[in-house]
Amino acid sequence: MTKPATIRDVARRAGVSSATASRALNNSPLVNQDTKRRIVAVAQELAFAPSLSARRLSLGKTQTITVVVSFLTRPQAAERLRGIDAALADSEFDLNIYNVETVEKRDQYFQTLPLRQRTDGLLVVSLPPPDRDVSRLERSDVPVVFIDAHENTANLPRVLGNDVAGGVLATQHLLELGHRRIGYVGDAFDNPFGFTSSRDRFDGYERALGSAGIEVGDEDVALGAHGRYEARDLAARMLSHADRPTAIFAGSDTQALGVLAAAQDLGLHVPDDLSVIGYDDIEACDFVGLTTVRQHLFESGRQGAQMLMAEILERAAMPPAVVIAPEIVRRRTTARPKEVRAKSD
Amino acid sequence: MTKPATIRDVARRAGVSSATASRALNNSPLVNQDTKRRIVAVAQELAFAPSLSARRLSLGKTQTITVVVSFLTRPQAAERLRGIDAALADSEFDLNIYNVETVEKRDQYFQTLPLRQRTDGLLVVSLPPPDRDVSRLERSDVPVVFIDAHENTANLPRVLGNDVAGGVLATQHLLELGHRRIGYVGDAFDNPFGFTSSRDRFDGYERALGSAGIEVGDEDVALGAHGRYEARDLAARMLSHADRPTAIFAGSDTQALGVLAAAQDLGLHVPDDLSVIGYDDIEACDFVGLTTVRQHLFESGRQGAQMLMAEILERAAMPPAVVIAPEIVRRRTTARPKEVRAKSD
DNA sequence: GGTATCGTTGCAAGCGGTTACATGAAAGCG
DNA sequence: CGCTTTCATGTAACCGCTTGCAACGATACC
Repeated sequence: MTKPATIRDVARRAGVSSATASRALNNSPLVNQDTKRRIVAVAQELAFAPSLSARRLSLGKTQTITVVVSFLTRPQAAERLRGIDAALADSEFDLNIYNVETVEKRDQYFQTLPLRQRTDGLLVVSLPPPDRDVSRLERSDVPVVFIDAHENTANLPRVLGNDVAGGVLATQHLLELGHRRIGYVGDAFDNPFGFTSSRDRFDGYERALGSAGIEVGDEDVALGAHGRYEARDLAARMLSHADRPTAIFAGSDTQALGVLAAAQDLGLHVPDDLSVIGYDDIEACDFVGLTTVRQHLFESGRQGAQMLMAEILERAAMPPAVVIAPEIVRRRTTARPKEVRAKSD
Repeated sequence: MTKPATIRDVARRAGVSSATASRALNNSPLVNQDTKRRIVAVAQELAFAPSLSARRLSLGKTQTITVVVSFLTRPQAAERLRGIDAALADSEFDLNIYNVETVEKRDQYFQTLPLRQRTDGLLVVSLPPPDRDVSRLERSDVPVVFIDAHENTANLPRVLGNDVAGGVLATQHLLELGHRRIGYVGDAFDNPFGFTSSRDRFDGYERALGSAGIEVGDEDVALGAHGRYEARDLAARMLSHADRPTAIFAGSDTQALGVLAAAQDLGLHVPDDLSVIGYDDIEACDFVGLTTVRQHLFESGRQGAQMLMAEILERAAMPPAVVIAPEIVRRRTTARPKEVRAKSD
């Protein structure tokens, strides 16, 4: 319970000055090997550990990377975080985490966090910044990397998936199976945080349908709050009459799970009566055999963190945007529609 | 891009000394209201933000709480983290996170993290410390709270669920439904991290069966690595002959999902042919209607963080252990066994 | 008018490291 | 042998903030 040893304690005990002790403990070549050994031994003996605050103050660096993430517990966020952690694990950097679940928190963090005095670098995950903060971030001297924020980030570096391409991919997959009537269930396009993934995925969907000469019918698009239960209700409405789509593309896996629930409620068999494809490839997909579009979540976190570290350590110019392409993961919820099968059989 | 303003810049500009500026900005009563207003205005104007490193060094506190968590991305961990974040969100503390997925990392962190120079408090989540580190932690002057570490933590404060009670609860639930032959699928009891939850839940299971006069049959217990696929294989073996249990208690929800998959593979209908109950109440349970034992994950994180903060801020003596009782969440995977139904019908 | 009191402010010493610069001894050189 | 070099170490300033203590003017009290 005594006060922790300082470098001066070590120095005194080893019979040297604190400068020499500091040099020895930081592997400076400017110190004799023997004295170095002695100092290291004393440090060991006193269980010396340098004060990070002092070290940081002296070095003028915070040795800290700050992550601001929306909805930390969503599987996507957790997986990205793990990628970030993996990239930082062997570095000198500490990882500070701020979770955002309300606009108030978001604003608070965007205003107080991007400061040289607080952090060496900022990683913003799944959280598009409001306009007024974009310019703040651009002017700021703290390197920032956005992960999964598609809009509005000006020329700030970012790593992102390609939601439009993913939407195309999902829809093409269904088209190739022979579906012609394909519904979309996703998040409402406007939301307090300005998330754009649902809209982008929808755009891809619309584009793919367009290329196939199919027009999107109003009754085949259902938008609502993010959540499985909401999605179930939306899907239930879409599916409850005879003239219904043979396949549904859900803007997220969570929503796809809601669609599956609705199908079950209505006695529709998946994939015989209805094909369902999701987006994200969260762990639960594997549980239920959900076909989906995989974003490389871990990888996106890792890459973002690496870009940031490169910028901080080597002042490397960061590429403005790194895009990680999505890919289809086929499981058991998509198949050829009944009619097509009937014909070809 | 100019150097950030220091408190001396503010002081000079406001025509006072840095001491007064510091006091003004920290709401000390020892400063005239007018000068305070002036100083605050100048600080605003210069976009002054205090250097945390300097502040911390000067105050002798790190204003930082460190969380060491195993398997960050497991839903349990993420949910607990959210509870911790919630408790800390309005405090002055920053949140440092270290993820552990190997014993090496664990050892590294236990040896380097519990230092006054690094953090004001340590929260260890789902990670039992090895013996040698327990005494280190006891001797350490850094307050530590364990969350979900059942063994080996000596008198260090902790918040934990009651896995034995949960095991009893789950088993009793099945017994009450009329099951007499109940299997257990869980993690192997010994594992590199020393996790005990599987063993404890099994103990509860055994105890509940014992009270009902039922002995545990060897063939009704299957242990293996944590994971859904492993659990599926274990369950498949247990279920593939006619003389099989009518219900299975899985040591975790993840494993329960594997059991469900095995049942499906074998053409067994749940809950008609087989009842399944899990443990944890992760989000996916709700997706698939899995009956389970709920641990209050968010709550455990929140309480742990609050205990720690109380200890740090008020030097409050921490209670040695806070236990959060588990509860059954009935969904759609448990029912009376066929024979019992047949008789009573 | 002298002194105790109060409110406000400044001085300067830390906090615990790092590092530019000075110093001094030993070695190398013509 | 006097000079420069080289190597190892010490001295002291500094990073930016907080705070104990002293100072000082104004008011209150006797």
